[in-house]
Order: sequence, then structure tokens, then C-alpha cells
Amino acid sequence: MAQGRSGDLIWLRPEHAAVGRPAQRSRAEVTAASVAIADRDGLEAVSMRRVAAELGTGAASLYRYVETRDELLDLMTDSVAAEYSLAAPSGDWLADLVSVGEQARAILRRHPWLAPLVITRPVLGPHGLTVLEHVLDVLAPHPADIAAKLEAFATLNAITAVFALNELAGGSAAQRRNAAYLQHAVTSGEHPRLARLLARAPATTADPGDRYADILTRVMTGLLGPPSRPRPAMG
Amino acid sequence: MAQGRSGDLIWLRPEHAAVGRPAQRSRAEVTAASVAIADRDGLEAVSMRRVAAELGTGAASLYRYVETRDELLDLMTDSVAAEYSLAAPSGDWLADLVSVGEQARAILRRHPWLAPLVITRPVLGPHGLTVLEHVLDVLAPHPADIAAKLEAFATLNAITAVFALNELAGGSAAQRRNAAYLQHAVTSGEHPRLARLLARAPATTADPGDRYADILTRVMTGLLGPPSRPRPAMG
DNA sequence: TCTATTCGCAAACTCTGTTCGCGAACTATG
DNA sequence: CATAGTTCGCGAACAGAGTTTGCGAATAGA
Repeated sequence: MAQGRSGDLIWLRPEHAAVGRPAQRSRAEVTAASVAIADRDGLEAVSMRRVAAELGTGAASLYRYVETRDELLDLMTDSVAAEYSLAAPSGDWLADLVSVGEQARAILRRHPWLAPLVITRPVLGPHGLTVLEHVLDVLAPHPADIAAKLEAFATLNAITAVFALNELAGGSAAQRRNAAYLQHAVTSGEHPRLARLLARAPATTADPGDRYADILTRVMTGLLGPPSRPRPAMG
Repeated sequence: MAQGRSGDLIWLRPEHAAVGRPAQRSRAEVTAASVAIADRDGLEAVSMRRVAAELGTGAASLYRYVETRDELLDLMTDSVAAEYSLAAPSGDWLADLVSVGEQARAILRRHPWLAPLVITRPVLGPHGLTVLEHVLDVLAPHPADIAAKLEAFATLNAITAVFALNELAGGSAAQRRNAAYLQHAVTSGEHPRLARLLARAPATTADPGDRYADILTRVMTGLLGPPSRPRPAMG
């Protein structure tokens, strides 16, 4: 009963006991196997039995490394946050923030299961902490108070995740259903106003890659003010 | 086998067959029961058996009204979109957009299960279509092209949902864990830089209610330009 | 009344996360 | 080297999930 937990935080909990039979696998190994399965077959394929099979063990064995499946998902989320490559602040905080955003977008594209996870269950692990530290470092010279900076970071993450979600859902069954219903509404003649509002459909859709940086730049500027002439926090 | 589907869209699929034994319940009734359960006990409590029990029927009966559980979730999502009260555009599109956002936030607070749903599986049903039409109506005088307006609407929804998610998760176990880990990182002395960046913690945290309108206003302004002097879509 | 069709739903199937219990394996001690 | 103490691996089992099947019951139209 006296399992070695430190306040129920897996990040502080010792991986293996110092005595007794040593474990055959590491927490990182279990995490990597889970990420591999999720990358290949999606998040719902990450079942305890499947992860165990990937490792060549029994399902119940995983509970020696993790208290619950949700905890395993937390490990997965934080592990891919190690894929950031964070350079020293350049002095242009807006450009540095956009760089963070674009790296986040790249990671989210690399791991299609990530976006729903980071939105619905935000996790702060060791690697996530490194990113947070970097962002605060980048914003250090900015006069806004800490709360505003944290809000800006949260907004950056939210916009990026939703943007990636829409990109990844491109052509999915759900998205095609929505488009089909919109098409029906416009075509059927029951929504003449909507049809008029959507009349001049753009012939050329802009490249999503460029749209993202533009949107993020505008939003961050709106939140923190133009980079050259920062505004005070209170009006 | 010849079930009356119209392109797999539940919004166009006839609720009941014209012949044969009539159904005892309506699709709206099933949806309302599901929403009631979710409001009371959360989304994971919305199981087919539980919804059936709430209606006093058997679990398998629900499949006469819905093809799958996900479809039931779509019905739930669209049904609460009926709670908007959309007035005619006032002429101030920014104010009208903020009004839509605050109503969305109110709905999200009223139904704590909604936020994860609308983010991870965006659904366009009849009521959602009404909201979309309203937003396009509000933005009709704005010179931006349609794609930019749709992006602005998507961003509005994303920010609002994430904001509501954070509000609703206030004091949750997961959030307390994150705070505890951050506390540990700052206290333990292993992250002196992070500790310094977080040094001057604000003594007074602003009211989230006011923060939301402020953030949304800034973001929408950043995306669509200041309301009095709109900017062209391309630079 | 008879036929065609749909509805309601108990039962079963597969899959899920999780717990229990015990033999096996290892460390530390005497 | 033996023995005690502890942990690990994991087969088996449990509760609950979504969904399918099959059939008796109910209704509309002829």
C-alpha cells in the first residue's frame, strides 16, 4: 500500500523501487511504445492490452509503470514536447512567439493524436515546463504582467491546436458531412440569406501554412500590442 | 437494409418511417434526456444504457433513433446551440461578435460537457447554421473576404471554448497537479530562471468575466482590424 | 382480416480499463 | 551461502462500454 508517490505527481514519483526485483522496462520505453501506436493507428488504438502487446508483456504489467491510462496519456503528451528546439531569445518577442507556434504546429502535425489531448487535458510536465520557461524568457522584456503573458501563451496554444485540428480533419468524414449540410442549406433555397452571404466563394484558397503565421501574428499583436511600441497592461 | 438515410446526414434523415409501427419517442426527447444526464453527471455518464434508463426503455431501442453514440453527441451539441438569442446586427460588428462570444461562454458554462465536444468534433447542424448565418450577417459590411470571416468565427469559437474549459477546470485534480508541479519547480531551486521570471506574482487576479471580453476584443481586432477603420484583406 | 413494415428490446458479443493474487526474481542482510 | 524482504510479471477475472442479432408486438394500409 505504501507505494512511492510524491503527492500523486508522476513527474516526482520515483520510477522504480530501490529494492526488490528490478523492472524489465522503463517508463520512457512504455511511453515510446504508446506514442508509436498512436502515431500509427490513432489515440483510440492505445489500449492497455495493445501497448502491452507492443512491448511483449501482459496488460496488467503496465500498472507497475503507470497508475492509470490517463497517466499514460500525460506521459505521451509531455514526451513529444521534447521535440521543440528552443533557441535563445532573439530580441524580437513576436518573431520568437511565432517560431514557438510553428514548432508546435509541426509537432501537432507529426502526432495527429496530440491536438485533442492538449486541448482537453492540458498537462505540465518536465518538457512542457521547459517550453513555458522559454516563452516567459522571450517575453521577459515585455512590460505586461505575468498573468497577461500566461494568457497569451494559453491563447497561442489554443489557436495552434485548433488550427492543427482543422488541418488534420481535412477531408475527414465529419468534415465532409458538415460541408454537405452547408451545401444542402445553400442549395435547397431554404436559406436565401445564407446563400447570399456565401455567394462570392473564393476561387483560390490561400495556403494554410501561410495563413497560420499570419493569424498568429495578428492575434499575438492584438493581445500584447505591436512589438516596437508595447502598451502598458492597464488602461 | 434500405434505411431512410439521405447521404448519411442525420439532419436530413427522416425521423420516423411513414409506415409500420410508430415510434414511442422523438429524436428531440432522446437528445433532451442525454443533455440532462450530461448536465448532471458529466459526458462520460451518457452511455446508451443510462440514456435508455432515463427514458424508461432498453438500450438497444436507442438505435432506432440514432445510428451511433457519436451521432447522439452531435445531436446534443447542436441542440444547445438553440440557446443563443440572436438580435439583428447593430452596425458595430465588434460589439456584436463579442456578444456572440459571451453567449457562447454562457452556454458553455451552463453545459460543462460542451467545451470538449465542440473543440474535438465540430458539428454543423440546423442551430449551428443559424449562428453561422448570424455571424456572417454581422460581418456583412466588413470588407474582408469570406475565408477571413470564417477564420475569425473559428478563432472566436476556439478561444471561447478554451477559455471556458479553463474556467470549468478551475480547482480540478488535474489543474491542482499542474500547479503543484509548477510550485515544486519554482521551490526546489532547480529552475532558478523560471523562479525569477515568475517572481512578481500578481497579488490581485483580475475577474475572469472581464478578462474574457477584453481578450476576445483584442483578438478580433487583431484579426479583422479596428472596427472604425477596417483594413483590406490582403497586404 | 390480412399483409407489410417498423418498433421495442432481451440477450449476446467484443472490447475496454482495472484489480487480485501468486509465483518468480532480485537485493540486502546475517 | 541461505534466508528474509520486497518488487515485478502477468493470467484470470470483473464491471461496464458500444453495438448486433433476432424475434415478438404493434401499427397502417389494403
